[in-house]
Amino acid sequence: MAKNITPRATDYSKWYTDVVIQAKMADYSPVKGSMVIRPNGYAIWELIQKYLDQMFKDTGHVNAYFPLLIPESFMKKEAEHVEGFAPECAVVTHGGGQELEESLYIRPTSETIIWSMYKKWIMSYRDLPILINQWANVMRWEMRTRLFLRTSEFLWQEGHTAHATAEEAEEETLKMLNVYKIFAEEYLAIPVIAGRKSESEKFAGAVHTYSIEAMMQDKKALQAGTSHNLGQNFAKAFDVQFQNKEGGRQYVYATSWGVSTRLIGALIMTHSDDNGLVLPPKLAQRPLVIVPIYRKDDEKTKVMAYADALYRELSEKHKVIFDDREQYKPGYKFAEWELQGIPLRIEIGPRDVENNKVVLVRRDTMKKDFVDRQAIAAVVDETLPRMQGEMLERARAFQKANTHKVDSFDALKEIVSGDGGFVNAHWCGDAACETRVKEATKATIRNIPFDREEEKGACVCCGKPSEGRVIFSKAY
RNA sequence: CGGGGUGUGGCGCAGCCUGGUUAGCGCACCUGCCUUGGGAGCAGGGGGUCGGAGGUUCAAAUCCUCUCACCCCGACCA
Repeated sequence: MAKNITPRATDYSKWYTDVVIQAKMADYSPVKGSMVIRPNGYAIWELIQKYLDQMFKDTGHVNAYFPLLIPESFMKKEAEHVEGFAPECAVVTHGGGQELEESLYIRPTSETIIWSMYKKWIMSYRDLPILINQWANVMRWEMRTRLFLRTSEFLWQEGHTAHATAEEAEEETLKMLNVYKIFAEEYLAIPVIAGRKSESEKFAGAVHTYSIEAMMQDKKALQAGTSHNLGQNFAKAFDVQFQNKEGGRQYVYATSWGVSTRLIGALIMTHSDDNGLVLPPKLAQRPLVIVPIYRKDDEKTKVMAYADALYRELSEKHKVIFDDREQYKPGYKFAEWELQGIPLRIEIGPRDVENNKVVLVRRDTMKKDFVDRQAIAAVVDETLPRMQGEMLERARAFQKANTHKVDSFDALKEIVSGDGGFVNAHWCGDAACETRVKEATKATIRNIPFDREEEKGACVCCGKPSEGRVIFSKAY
């Protein structure tokens, strides 16, 4: 039905790109690997920012801004960090026509520059905690990029906190992961599994990394957010110490956490269909469109008056699109707004005026309902939140249906290389087993879920004792 | 870095092998008419020197040499 969009069943990856481009969310830029976020895409990012920013502030955080450029020497202070990030950094070597004394890295993440500043700001336990977030762009020189999911430059927020004790840092790390989980589920309508990353998958420089993992419609996993307990690694690298109540000196404990424009990719791949984007109502800046339908002039007069009155009424509470363009026929408009994911469409034609009704169409189910004119405002107010909830439940059911308990290596391999999905399997904790699975199946351990059952078992790979199941899956 | 491929109006392509009128088609765009309950139709119109450089030739989008860019697969990353 939709022109120009490859069906999911034909080529999922192509479908994704088609939706992004056709719905005018993003476009390729002249620079390889970087994209332009167009108004339709940026509107989603603005809402993500709005909601998350409030959630950060409600949990005691404040915003600040640190510079884009980081001295090379800073990047090299934390051993694991430099090893993890140096290969994928862009580096500025010239400025003002001169070669620089010291090269400047375009931030791939801001731990180093921020901790160089925290050193100046933290003297005493009275200066702690520091709970700072920043909204920024970062750059990672990825070899293979995809719109929203992995671009060289991307937008994100990064929280960087400093604490007096290890316990407090761990508490903060988990608290923010939970904020992400709530945000993903209640706003993006994306069910996620929160858990701890294995050693090999954790952030370069972290003690523990936690993540939320979502399942896309092709049953692959997408890491949707991470929260890191950095321990004293960065405090030691940048020599950030404070004096405690007892007068002793000790290193500060750190956390960092972030989500990025990748969430827009997650949103698309979780809910959208072969007709284009499907947005959960909370992520739609404009949740409603009104399409008038008429043939003759006298019909037009009546329909437009009727539609305009409704437009005014609904506009009191919602941002409504009134599509009164003359050059397009209704069918074209339907297709266009479906492509762009507008949650609710109201069609008004002569018959509706006659019967004192309107036609209401939900984007997620495509179901059409005839609604009494008097009731429409109330029905809209009731439908939007219901749609939000049903989208989450539908995604949750899909995730559940494609998650499999497995107790042998062969069974794991069969699922991963066959139908796909999440595999719940025992793992002994040994990185060697993790690597073996990855090499045999391309699946990695997504995380060790917090809410996993207490269950003794045998590692699916080596047979040694395991404390519980972890999630294996192919991932983006 | 290895393998494969592509560069021709905004987008998608044909033409190239076998050089030869004014470089063609679909979509999009503009104007008018006509239409409007699932992406209408007709007529008219604007827009490209064929990625770049050099060469062969009376003549090059087409043949030759060099060069640049991008895409796909792999490796890498997630």
